[in-house]
Amino acid sequence: MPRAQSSLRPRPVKNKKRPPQRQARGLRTREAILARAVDIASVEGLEGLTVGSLAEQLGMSKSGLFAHFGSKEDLQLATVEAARLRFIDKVTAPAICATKGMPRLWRLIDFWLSSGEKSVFKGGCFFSAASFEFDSRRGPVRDRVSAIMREWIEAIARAVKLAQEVGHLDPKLEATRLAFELHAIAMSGHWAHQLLDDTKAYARARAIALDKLRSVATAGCPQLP
Amino acid sequence: MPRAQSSLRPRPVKNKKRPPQRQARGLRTREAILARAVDIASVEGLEGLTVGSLAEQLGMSKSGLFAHFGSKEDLQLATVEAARLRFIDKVTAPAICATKGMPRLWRLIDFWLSSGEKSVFKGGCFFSAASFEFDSRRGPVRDRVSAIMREWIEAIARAVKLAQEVGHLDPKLEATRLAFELHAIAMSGHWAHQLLDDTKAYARARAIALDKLRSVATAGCPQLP
DNA sequence: TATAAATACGAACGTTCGTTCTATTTAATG
DNA sequence: CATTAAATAGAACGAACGTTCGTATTTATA
Repeated sequence: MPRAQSSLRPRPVKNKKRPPQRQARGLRTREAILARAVDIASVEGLEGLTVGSLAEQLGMSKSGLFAHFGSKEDLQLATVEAARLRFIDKVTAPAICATKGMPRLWRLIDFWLSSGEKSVFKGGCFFSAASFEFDSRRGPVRDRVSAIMREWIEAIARAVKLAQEVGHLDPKLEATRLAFELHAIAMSGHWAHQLLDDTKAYARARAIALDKLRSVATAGCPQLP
Repeated sequence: MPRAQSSLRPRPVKNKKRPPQRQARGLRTREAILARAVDIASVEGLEGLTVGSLAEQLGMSKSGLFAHFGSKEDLQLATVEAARLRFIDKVTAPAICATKGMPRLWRLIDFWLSSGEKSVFKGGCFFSAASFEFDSRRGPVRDRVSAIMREWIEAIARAVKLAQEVGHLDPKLEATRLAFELHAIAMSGHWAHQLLDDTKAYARARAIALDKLRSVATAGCPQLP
């Protein structure tokens, strides 16, 4: 017998547990929590991130911490957002400051690699790890990670197109393809550095990316490093 | 006070729990377990792989399954070995059958990409996932994954060198660098296919790898696809 | 200073984790 | 067929998991 769907209850909205409106103090705590969560997740993965160990490292109670999020999945989503902001702050935004064209394009790659050298994330590039952790799962976390990575590679592609428009790059190039190549080389730089302990990984990735860019640069392109 | 190390006990070897010498039946079960374990781990990760769900999927008891391995870490290590054998069986070995030089080199990359298309691992390339899951951890599992990935990229580099020796490739090339590039492009192919659901990911990776190879091929190189 | 809301805590929930026993079933060997 | 060892099952362990609840503490506002 089909269970009758109760229909007259006024807006039984889907939220399991809605945290209260946060004020200044609550937001500060939340930020501190997420800063830790990003670093833990970059090492242990977003699934390896646990409420207990996170609370312990911050010297607060599990329940006190948990009150900031309605569920573990919410914590994961918030952690992904915090990681995204850190990435923008340390990579994307500084690169956008560079002049349009080849300088900006190069800096996107260069600063991404630098973020690995400077340990912007404790356990290596957060999003490379999250990419492969969630690439064969389902649900909102995977969807968000996927969307952010699309956003990232499209940012590179946009920089390529701009470099074409200002005459630094061969206009006949397929922008998304060059973006793919640059992305691949940089991600593999992270991979070789982090997994293989290859001390020359970043230098090699830079050299390859620079060679690639030089090979498609026009005569009017400003000098690369 | 330093704890006296008991010294007269005959070989108190380090094993926590040594499984008995396995016979035919036991080995068959073990293989079945590991085949499942590889697929689960390729989706959920090696840490997400749990004894309980693995036993359930195989219709056997946790304890019966666990008796085949001394610990979860042993299970993870055995799973990594099983994945390595599957990778060799489906990628490396078939590629080695090709004639020395450019054909073999190309097939290493081509078959690696094919393994993604054919879902050799249920959740996308096992080792790309394991790489980023363990790249900032410590312990035997990370060491093994790292060693296998070194082995893999060195196999590509060896194919490059051989292609140089037989005159298919410019002998002035730095072999490890070209290997790094090819590896990067292919791994990113897996990434774009699996995370971004980019249906053209493998085609693009192949096109880029082929262009790269053509650009460094000699006149005497046999025709590429 | 009283009041209400936001924030944090402590204790406990049921579940699942890896792991360890002991007992039973299965297969090989004499 | 009896014996023995290998193979699996069953029950249980303490620890940690995500989560809930009632209560205390803090902070802002009246």
